[in-house]
Amino acid sequence: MSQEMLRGMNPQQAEAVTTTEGPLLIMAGAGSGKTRVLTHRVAHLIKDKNVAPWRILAITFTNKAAREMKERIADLIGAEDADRVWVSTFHAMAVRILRRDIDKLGYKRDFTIIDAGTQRTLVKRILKDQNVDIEKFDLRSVLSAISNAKNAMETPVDYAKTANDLFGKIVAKAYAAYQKQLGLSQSVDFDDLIMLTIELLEQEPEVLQYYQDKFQYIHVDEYQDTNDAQYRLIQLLADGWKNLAVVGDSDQSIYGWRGANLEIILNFEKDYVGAKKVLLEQNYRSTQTILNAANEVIANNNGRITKNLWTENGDGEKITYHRSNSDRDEAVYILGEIANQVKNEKRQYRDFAILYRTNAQSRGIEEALVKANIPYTMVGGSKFYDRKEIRDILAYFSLLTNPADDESFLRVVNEPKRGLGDTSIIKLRAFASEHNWPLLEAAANANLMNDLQSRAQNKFMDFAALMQNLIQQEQFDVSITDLARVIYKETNYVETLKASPTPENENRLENLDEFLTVTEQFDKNYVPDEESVSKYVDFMSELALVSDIDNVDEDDNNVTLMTLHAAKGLEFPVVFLVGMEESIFPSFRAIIDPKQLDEERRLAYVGITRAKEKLYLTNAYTRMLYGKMNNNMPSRFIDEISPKYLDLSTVGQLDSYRAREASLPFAQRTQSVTGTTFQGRQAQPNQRTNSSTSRNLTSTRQVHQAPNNTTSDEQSNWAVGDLVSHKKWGTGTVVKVNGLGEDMELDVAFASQGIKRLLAAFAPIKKQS
DNA sequence: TACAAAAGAATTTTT
DNA sequence: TTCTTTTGTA
Repeated sequence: MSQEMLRGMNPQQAEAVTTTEGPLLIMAGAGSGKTRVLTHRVAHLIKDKNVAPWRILAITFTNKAAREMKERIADLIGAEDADRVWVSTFHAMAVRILRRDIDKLGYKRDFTIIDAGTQRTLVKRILKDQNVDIEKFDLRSVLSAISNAKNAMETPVDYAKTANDLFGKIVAKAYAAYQKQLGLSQSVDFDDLIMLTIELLEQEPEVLQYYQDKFQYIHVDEYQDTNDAQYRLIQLLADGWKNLAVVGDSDQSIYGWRGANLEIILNFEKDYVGAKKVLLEQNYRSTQTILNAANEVIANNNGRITKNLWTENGDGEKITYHRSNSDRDEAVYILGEIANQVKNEKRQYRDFAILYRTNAQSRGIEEALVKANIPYTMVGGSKFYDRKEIRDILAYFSLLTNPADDESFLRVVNEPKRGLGDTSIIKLRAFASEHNWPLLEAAANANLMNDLQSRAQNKFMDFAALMQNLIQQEQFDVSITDLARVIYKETNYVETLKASPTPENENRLENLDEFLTVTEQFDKNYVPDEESVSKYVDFMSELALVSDIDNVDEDDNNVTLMTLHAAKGLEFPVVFLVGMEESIFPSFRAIIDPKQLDEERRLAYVGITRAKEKLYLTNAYTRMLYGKMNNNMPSRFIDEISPKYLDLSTVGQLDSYRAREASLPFAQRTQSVTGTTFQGRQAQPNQRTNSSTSRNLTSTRQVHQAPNNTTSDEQSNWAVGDLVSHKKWGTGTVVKVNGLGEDMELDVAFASQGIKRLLAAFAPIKKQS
């Protein structure tokens, strides 16, 4: 045994690395070095145990994690061996398995993977076709019902058997039609990737045999976030050698809404008799203060396995809690701290992460960062591959590799405009289903349609000919980049954009250029693996499975903005958890459901434990969200941390902080608020105690409801007909008064602006007599 | 059929 | 608020 693999490891880590045979459960607390354990374990198998690299499988949660793990294995044993280890996500692994053998299930090997957006459009169309009232049956609940069915490995037929109520029956019908359409267009969705792989392994003994034999050692990271289907898949694969090592932390399970089943990790020892369990409790990442806070918060969860994270790092700084007047001020506070630490404490921008519960929260922070000239990278939000022009081009690609792909056909047949509107397309769809043809084939035979004008027939046939022409390009094995260029040109896509050079179109053209760098990258690095069907198909699969987090470049010296979910597995010297407010975090949806609330708390645990040296918790009295003002109480998760770990000095400074805003009419109100800040809260244990059950959570606004008499009469008593003088817009007339108190909104008719809706408390207005 | 205007919806997290 | 979808008109 080479000691090299164990250098610097604690006894538990070493045990996890060297326990190679049989089932192994590694319960790894946050920051306990689990990636290190996994990579060293793989290296140990190859170097010390002479296991062939291709006999090792390692499943990660994201592509980025897979890439990093591969790199780290390569650092240990060299790239040549590391490249032969299967390190991938569940979905990427499923694609590889299916590309090889999916024809046994009646699909073609060059099947298309559809994204969530396409899935949505398709189900929506199906519901419409079936005359289902989308008002009554929310599209999203239908989608998630279908997804749940797939995760439970229920076919449409299975599902129909158990569906009793109206909603169930509607889903059953939609699910059946959806699967049928997917089959016709040779497409699979994300859930299918897993479900079909299971089906393949269960139905085809020799395929199962092949993989069971091949994968002698299996590793699954983030095991707490596996769902039932993934569990089954692993079970099938591991049944051969039974050398299954899973790593996870039940306190970091945050994907329950996506079907992740916490029971799976909790039951591991029952499922795999004789399993060995290793606990990694020493944390190498954070200060003791941060860990204490994390431990305190998570201790409020029900039915968890208690564990005790500890560290040899010192106590470090206290956690700063800061409550601002508004979300805007919150952002200003954050960037002030960042600017200050960069200037005075030799921090770099890349040391900071700002984590929020929902993507919608990012906007205000982003704007503030731009104004302060602080460089940042935002993960998630609007994605490059979600842009219309990119998806259009990808739909062309998809239609080329899979001419049966009706979804893509519908997307691009009239994009750019070819004079093929709804009416013609409805007729074509009827014609296609009559002959059981894909739409492209129907279009090629449009001359046989007798209910369509010959003008439209010709247009369809022209389009089919164009696609035929492009498909031939593929046969010349041109590069992806060249094919993209041909598509840009031959479809007139670029030309059409250039013809009307609006700023929007210019931006689209830039994005299309940007897309070419993606294709160039792919062309440069492409190496087919043994399951490859064609490089075009591989290109499409790769794009279907990438996510935003995969493209984060740590070398940039930028502040990172992302959701808490996206932050899983990452660490930063300084972390801001922002929007720590009831009904934001925890989310209003979770507040009423104990199970969901536990998951929110795990999310808080994940967030807190991302911080290495310094943690900030921030929130705001008023927050603009989706165009509405909100007043939320501080998050209960803040209450769950002992004050002794918190630095509340800036809460105390709030008054002086606010003094700067004294010019606002709002300022008078803030004085009455001071009594109910953090300190005020502690003085009233009845109102906010540490028992998370007995709290009145609905009264989020009583905390600082401004007594009307503290605001001047002028600002609280508005009536229709009042004359208003506005700083910028001059004189206007109140035409409507909405709401009360600080939320009062006025519709004011200005001669110069027309009718504007203003917040009485905020707008720079005065009553004119 | 295509575009502009107006109305409406949706706001949790993503492989 | 912002994005998407529907509606109405040329």
